[in-house]
Amino acid sequence: MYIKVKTMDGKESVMLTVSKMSLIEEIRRLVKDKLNVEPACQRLFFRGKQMEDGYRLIDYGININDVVQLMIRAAPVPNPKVIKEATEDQSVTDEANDKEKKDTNKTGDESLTDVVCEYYEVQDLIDAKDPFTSSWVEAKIVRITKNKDDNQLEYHVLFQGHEREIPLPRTFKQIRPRAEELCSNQDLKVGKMLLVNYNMEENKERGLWYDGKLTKVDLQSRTKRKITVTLIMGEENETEVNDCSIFFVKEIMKIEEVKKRDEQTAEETRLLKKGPSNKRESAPYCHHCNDNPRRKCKFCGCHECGSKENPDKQIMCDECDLPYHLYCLKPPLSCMPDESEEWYCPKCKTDSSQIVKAGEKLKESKKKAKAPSNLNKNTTRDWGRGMACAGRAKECTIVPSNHFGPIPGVDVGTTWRFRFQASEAGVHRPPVGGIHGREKEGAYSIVLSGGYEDDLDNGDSFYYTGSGGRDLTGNKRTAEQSCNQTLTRMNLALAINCNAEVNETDGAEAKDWRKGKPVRVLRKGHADEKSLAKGPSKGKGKAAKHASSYGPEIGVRYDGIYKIVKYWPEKGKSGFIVWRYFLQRDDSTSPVWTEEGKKRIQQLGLDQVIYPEGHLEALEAKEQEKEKNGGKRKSVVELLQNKENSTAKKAKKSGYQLEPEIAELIEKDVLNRKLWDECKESLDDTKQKFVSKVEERFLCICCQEIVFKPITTVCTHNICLPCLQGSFKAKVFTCPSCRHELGKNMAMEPNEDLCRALNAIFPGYESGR
DNA sequence: CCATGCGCTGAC
DNA sequence: GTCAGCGCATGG
Repeated sequence: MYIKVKTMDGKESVMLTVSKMSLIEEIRRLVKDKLNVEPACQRLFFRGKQMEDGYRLIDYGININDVVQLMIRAAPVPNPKVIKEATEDQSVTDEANDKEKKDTNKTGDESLTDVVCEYYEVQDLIDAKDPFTSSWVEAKIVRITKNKDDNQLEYHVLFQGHEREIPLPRTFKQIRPRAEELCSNQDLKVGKMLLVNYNMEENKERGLWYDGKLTKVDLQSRTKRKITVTLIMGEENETEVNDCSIFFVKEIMKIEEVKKRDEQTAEETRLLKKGPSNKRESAPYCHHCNDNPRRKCKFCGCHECGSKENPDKQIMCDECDLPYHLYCLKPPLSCMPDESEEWYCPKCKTDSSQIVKAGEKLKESKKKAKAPSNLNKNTTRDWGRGMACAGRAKECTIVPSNHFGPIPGVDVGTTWRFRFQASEAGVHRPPVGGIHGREKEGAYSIVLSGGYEDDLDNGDSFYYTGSGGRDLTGNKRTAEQSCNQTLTRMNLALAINCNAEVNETDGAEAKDWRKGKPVRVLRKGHADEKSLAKGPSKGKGKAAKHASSYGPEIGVRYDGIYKIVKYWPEKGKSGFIVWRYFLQRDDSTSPVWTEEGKKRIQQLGLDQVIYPEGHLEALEAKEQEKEKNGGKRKSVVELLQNKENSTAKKAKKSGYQLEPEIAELIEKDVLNRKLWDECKESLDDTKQKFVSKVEERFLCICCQEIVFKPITTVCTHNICLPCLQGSFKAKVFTCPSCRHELGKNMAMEPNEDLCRALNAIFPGYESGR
């Protein structure tokens, strides 16, 4: 499998071919090879966790195409004690240390005694380094003590705007008087250290406040300064991020000098007591509600009810950091668990044991300990590399998993390379099983893949064999038929779909087969990239024994809705009883093997197999590696592309164009013209690309799903009506996206035009809401 | 918790 | 060409 490693500034990015079992040390070696960063200078982060040597990618829950952030530190962090001695430019620190030594003599062995400091007093308003972001945040000193281990003074500070937090100890170097003065052009000299606002992810958006050393200054134009800095980060300033271009150039501030109290001017003392006259603006702590205290928010307020009330009754998940009211939990918690105890929210509970915080030791997960690969030590094969064992990266939430019928937004003829992608799309969820269903409800989808000798495929109808009756000991996923199948589990689920009373002994035939429950049917191909690239292998050839000629060459394809006409038990070719099913197509869309269907999928751009993001690039990289080592060979990807080109020429392939009906509906939604235009940029490609763009652009900021009964605001944002209604108690409505004031008596009329357009693109998506 | 399974790949 | 055997999602 492959992952991406990106530098913090987003300027460099490499694709690494790795295994889930790869050690972090190995990743560092690969990063060294590709980006030339010494392993000791690499800090690797995944989902906010720092990755430590000795662990494997799987320990951090990494999956295919995940992105690991690389922070480059200037040099390995030496022992803190050494820093103290080696620091020359911080004479104040030394003085402070001297002072501390004197204090030690006086106070003797008392450890956490409140002490007096020559520089600061309790209640002083200062800037302090936030250990989580290593940015400078406005804070207040609430206590000054001495650390018994190294005799350093500790300043306990409360960060402004985070009332819930307990005071945090900071060292002398981690606090300083608040910045007050804006820089004039004269102040902007290369080499100077200043306080700048910078956003690590999006450098044109508001971010946090960091120290930055000016590296490039361009004051040519009057209105726009161009400033580039090296950001100084980390608790001990040990990390540098080069070439950060500052967007908020008018807000660059001077760093205040640290002075003893008796050497301060009156103005400097005022600054410590009263704080600066203007508050500097940081990125909002919560992007979902922009920190509006009156607004309900499921991200910074209770994740169940959204309310920010009773912060003392809110518990934070130790994994995802989302807060929950004790009383909103199901079942509710009567009191706050002990500090030392870890607590995980319902969503994180299951896999919490696999995740570690930066620097923390990993807990051995039960699941992993029991995993066959862990028990069977005599195997040398590394299973973590391929797609065989890849998990899903996304999950379909447009409809629930027990949804019957088509998936809104997925067209007949859509073809994916791997089964797990069909799972991501919600069309067929199990990663291996051929039938998806429930014993009491029926079957939702099946895959025809030629694994059963008795199956016969006529396209419009086919015979299908149930599951079971195989000995799967030895951790197998399939095997020879070795005993009779029973009408239980998935076999029973399929039987329920048939429009007839369930009969466990003889089977049944539908009275009116069209009235049965719909089954989504997928067909699987038998080729892989190599056999495909090699050329005209004419159908199956050596591939899967019983593959259908109606199936795709490669990958797995959604072929539409079928119904169960009849089912019965039968002695199969193996000699054991198997349950057999006869299905008939009942779908208004013409199937892809007809001329009409072929035309259709071409128009929709569905004749291209959908690959997982980054997969083809990774394949190519692998080929190139091989080429370097061995003789020259045309890469599989190249061959594939050649083949595609030739078929394209033949068919004069055009990418997806909007169906006229949809285009017309979109045209009518004038309020959202800009958003639709952005979506239209994804045309000329596959329909899937367009659909996912629409999904992204019309996501409700509150519930993170496609907007339902959408209210289109004057500021052209779309929010679900229920979400908007649920989010206000204030007198004036504001837009949850941009805080634009919407007035006191907002008309709560859903945008019908948008409704119609979305319904055309995601037929029936509203029924799930 | 446990059992099930029409995938997928590298090793042989 | 054949085949052992893995993680993962799902239902029960």
